[in-house]
Amino acid sequence: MMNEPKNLLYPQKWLAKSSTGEQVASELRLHIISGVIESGTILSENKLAAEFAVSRSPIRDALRMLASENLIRLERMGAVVLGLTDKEIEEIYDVRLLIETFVFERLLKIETADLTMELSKIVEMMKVAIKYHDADEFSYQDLLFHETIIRSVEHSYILMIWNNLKPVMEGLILLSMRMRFKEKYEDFPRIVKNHELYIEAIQAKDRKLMVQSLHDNFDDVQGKVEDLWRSQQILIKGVEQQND
Amino acid sequence: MMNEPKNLLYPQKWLAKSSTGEQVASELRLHIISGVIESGTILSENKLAAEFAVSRSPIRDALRMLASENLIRLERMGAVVLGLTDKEIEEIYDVRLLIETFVFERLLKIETADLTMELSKIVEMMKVAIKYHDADEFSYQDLLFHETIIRSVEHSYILMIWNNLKPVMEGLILLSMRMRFKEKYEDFPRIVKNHELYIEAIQAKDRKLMVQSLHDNFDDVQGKVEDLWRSQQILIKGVEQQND
DNA sequence: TTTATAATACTTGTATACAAGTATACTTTG
DNA sequence: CAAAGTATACTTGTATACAAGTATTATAAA
Repeated sequence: MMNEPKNLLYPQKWLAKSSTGEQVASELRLHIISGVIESGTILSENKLAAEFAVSRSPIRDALRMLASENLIRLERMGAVVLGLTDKEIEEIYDVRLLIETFVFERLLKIETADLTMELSKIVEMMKVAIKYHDADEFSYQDLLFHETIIRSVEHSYILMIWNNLKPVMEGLILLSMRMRFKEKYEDFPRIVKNHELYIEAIQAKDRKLMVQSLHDNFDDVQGKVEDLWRSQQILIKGVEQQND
Repeated sequence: MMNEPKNLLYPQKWLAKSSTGEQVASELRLHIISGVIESGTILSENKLAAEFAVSRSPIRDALRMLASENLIRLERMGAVVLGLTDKEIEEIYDVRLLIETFVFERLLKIETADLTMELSKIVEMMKVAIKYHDADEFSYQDLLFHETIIRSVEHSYILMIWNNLKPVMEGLILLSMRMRFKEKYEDFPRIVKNHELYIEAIQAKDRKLMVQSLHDNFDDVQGKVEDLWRSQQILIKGVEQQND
């Protein structure tokens, strides 16, 4: 059951109700995205089971998940870590742009008062998270913001795409925001502003404004992999200090 | 290891190298899509393990796969079958339209001679499959046609979406084509024509023609669920006769 | 020294065992 | 008869055992 884990990158409170497999996947995912586990590394079920002090069953679950996210490739002997190149990060945003513009087209045709109310609430939460320097909470609200928009159009296959993208997105945003809170705290007012613009775009049913704010939002999060790696180095040190 | 299975809807030769879990998933998937297993049914791991004469391990794998395809929902006790409504089938085609138009935009910018050559080969294969009334082979080539186009732009996350969509698409096309071979054989010249138009559109870099042929292609496959169910009834009878 | 072969130590896939938790049905008590 | 509580037969999640196959390494022969 994963006792006394070290180097925990993933917020523990997000793991509340999840199975051991999901917990392992969440932790491994961040290690891969941040570069702690390098691309090309071969992961063995047995070794991972030993490392995490669990049996192979949840490890297998975790590897399946990571494989479906394109972070690893399952092979006959061992799972090879693919990691995220800059190209792939751009591709993720291609897809987000694709689905969010699709969703926006749907939003043009329906009543959005409830939605914008909900989104405003989330933005308020983001402001609180900023005020208290809570990077994880901010990341959570950021993701929730976009997920709320996507869910509002009730399109099961668009939602499926989001769900497949979400874990990696979550990792990217988490690492990016943690870095920003430490080194670029001044960014946040602009990020909040962008989200408010997004809400305005929905209210005004203004395609151009929506795409604009979406692009700005991406630019904010789209830290290059090197930045994330640097961020991760800092975080590891933080964790080690905590453990002392 | 799944000995002596009955009511096999899924082409056995497609299962060549796949694990037991994938085999179970493939078979269950067709049963769900075709309606043999009704929406709302509660699937139990133990019962499925007994039915398929395998252990729970591959069953669990299979259920995970089907859950990621939105065909079932995993709950605390049992997995509830969601099935495919007409709305969801339309949503699948929304997504296909979304990704194939995205891919087409990329194709406009690159050399496509190799691709169209490959596609022409596939269309030839389709013609042979038609000639010999091989519905399964035709379905295979039809799927391969679109996958080849999608792969050609080398976009890992677009490919991820395709991979997530593919199993359900495969099921839909398989059932639809089997029905057509029995009842609407005259459809096939038009289907082939559409694919040839698609190739032309790529060669001519003609957006309009591409969307047109894509839509026509969808209309051809987009049989309503009731049709598939009817088709499946016929097929079951066929299998039973074979087993006599 | 090089090559071929055999032994060994890994790998994953599947089966089984066990533990923790949940719904159902029955029994007991009011 | 009704209601509450308990026993039982399920469920899934995790751990372990086993089997089949693969890569590596060591050994033996040319």
